[in-house]
Amino acid sequence: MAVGKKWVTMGDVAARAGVGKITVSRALRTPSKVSPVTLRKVQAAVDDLGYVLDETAGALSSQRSRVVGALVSTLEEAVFAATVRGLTEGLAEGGLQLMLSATQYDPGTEAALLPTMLGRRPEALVLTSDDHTEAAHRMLDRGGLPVLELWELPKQPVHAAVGFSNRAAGTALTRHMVETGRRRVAFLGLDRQHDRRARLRMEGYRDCAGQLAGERAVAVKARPGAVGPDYGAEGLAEILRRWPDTEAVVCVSDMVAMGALCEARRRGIDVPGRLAISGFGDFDMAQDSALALTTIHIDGAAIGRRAAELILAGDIPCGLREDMGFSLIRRATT
Amino acid sequence: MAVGKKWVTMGDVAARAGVGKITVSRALRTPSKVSPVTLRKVQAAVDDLGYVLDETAGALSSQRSRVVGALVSTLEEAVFAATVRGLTEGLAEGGLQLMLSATQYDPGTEAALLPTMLGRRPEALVLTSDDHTEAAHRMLDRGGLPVLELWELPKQPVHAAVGFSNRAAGTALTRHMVETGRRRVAFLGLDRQHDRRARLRMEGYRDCAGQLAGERAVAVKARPGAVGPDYGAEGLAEILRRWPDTEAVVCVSDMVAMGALCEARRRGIDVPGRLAISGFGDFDMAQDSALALTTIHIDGAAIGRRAAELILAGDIPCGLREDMGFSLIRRATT
DNA sequence: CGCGTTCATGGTATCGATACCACCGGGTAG
DNA sequence: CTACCCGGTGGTATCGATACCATGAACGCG
Repeated sequence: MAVGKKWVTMGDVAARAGVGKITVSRALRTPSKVSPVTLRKVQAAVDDLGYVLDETAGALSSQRSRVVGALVSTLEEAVFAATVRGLTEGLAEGGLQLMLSATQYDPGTEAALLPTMLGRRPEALVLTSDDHTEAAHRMLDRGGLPVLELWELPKQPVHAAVGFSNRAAGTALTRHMVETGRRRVAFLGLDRQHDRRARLRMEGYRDCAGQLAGERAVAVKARPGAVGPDYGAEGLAEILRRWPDTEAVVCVSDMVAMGALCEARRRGIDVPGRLAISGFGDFDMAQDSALALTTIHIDGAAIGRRAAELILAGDIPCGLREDMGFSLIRRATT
Repeated sequence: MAVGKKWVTMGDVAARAGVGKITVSRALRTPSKVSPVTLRKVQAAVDDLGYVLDETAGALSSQRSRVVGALVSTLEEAVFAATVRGLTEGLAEGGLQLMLSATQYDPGTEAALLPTMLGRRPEALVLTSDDHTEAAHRMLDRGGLPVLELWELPKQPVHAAVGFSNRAAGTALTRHMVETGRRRVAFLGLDRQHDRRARLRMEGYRDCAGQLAGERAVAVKARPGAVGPDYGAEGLAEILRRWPDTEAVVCVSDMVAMGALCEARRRGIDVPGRLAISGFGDFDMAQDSALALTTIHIDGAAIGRRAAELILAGDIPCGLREDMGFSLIRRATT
């Protein structure tokens, strides 16, 4: 790639349009403050030269980077992707851009990525985890910038949080089983590191203990190589071995539920007649007619949009915990 | 949020360490050029003050933003997510950060996002589409920065491309069917706007016409609300209605294949005995034992990593088309 | 008619880090 | 003994846009 000519600067545009640099700046940032005639001249010059405003310089002089940093747990799950989309779209309306990185669910990685983010002097920071190292906490406190935690509602947010209660969701599913006449309800989890959300859903299940005929909780150990549905199949097998009379299984995720459902069909068990199954997440396939899974739907995009709104409005109250709720979607498996 | 104290600057650190600003800069950017004693003093001051290098200022003075822009078609498909991960990780090793936006498969949106990206003066640009508006082409040409197109190998890349041939993949799958003794092979597509990749896979199928007993191609019209598997079920129904003696179905994607497979099982058709089915993409569930789908695997992360390598190496030859290939994974459905 | 006010515009200092050059002391080569 | 080099360091100009203040013209009002 040829190093080529340098970028066109605002000075070049100003010279061509026969106005001062500052007028060009105004024409591009706040067109209303420039007379229509001048505006046209400037725009013509901009088009001729193919000028694009240099935000790196703008950030320095205005002390506003127009960037928001986001550290998400992973990009490879649709839920977070939807949140990122909502966030991006919302911020774009306010002229803000998103700098994105993934922590791979690891607080250590999160802490390592923080300085890189802060180096860009973002106007706010968004995190999809509420599990931070001590070093991360120090950096966040010192940064003096708004920090939004998404997807969960920690008791003591670093600053503010937008999300929902995984625990309440676990309770809602379990209660749904009870309300549809099941009392021998099992919980099928998946043992993964750093997955406190899964744990919270199980606690939600436990909260219903009073209405159930004993606790029946199983967690399949995650192993590299195996995928979601396999765990579900395994897990259901174990549950039925330990408690053959189980009437309902609340699964920690849609993937696991799908595996359990396939296994049930393979064994010729009537779903939902003899066994009810529920998932969590409402992924694409859950609504498919071949699966038709009862599950919890989280509007990830809405969470992102709400976060963007708060950031654009500025002045986020400390300690804010905004519950965006969830919806239980009943389909054919319960 | 309190506006609070300003950010600590390099000058503050320098004063505290009793050295010049420039020495602080060197200590952080090129520690090897600073004596061990000084380095320790600087690092102590940095830790005390919680200083984080200001990249917005650094970008301006060094004329290197240390940012790479990426416009991906969507974040809500795992394949691109993997590419983004590979790209991010690869670039991080060279101290570069990724600015990410999604075009939602729309060339118009891509063109609209370009100026925002270019405003950050990225050192390179990565696109996952090879379909650009004329305006976009102009901006890319003028930008004078390396442009990498991923995931497809256009005949005439804007600058350079890293990907694989969707057409060859379509051919490989069709040939696989022929080689395993099937001659009445159908292609099941999905009609979506702007999805030229799907079209290329179908062309790959057509390229095998000589070895097949006539062309049998069906494309289900995409409708909002329905999801992948439903289309597959519908499509298979149509294929079997029009050509009841079909022996194999090459599906445009794993989702569609999964739907077709479920439909086949529902009808009691023996897979792969009487009907073979293949997908494309090797998504999570394809390897699951309940599905065990024959499909094409694309190493999205590798594409991202390779792109990062090229960017870090600099000096990307114009017209480079790097074929990362694909692998046909035979499982239980063929 | 003069004064205050608003609108459109420009000049200059400034943001924070880095490029470039200068400098200094001590070692080696001639 | 001088000349040169080199690792380590600092001063100053600079990157490109914007904040801030100043200016001048047009306008309304008493």
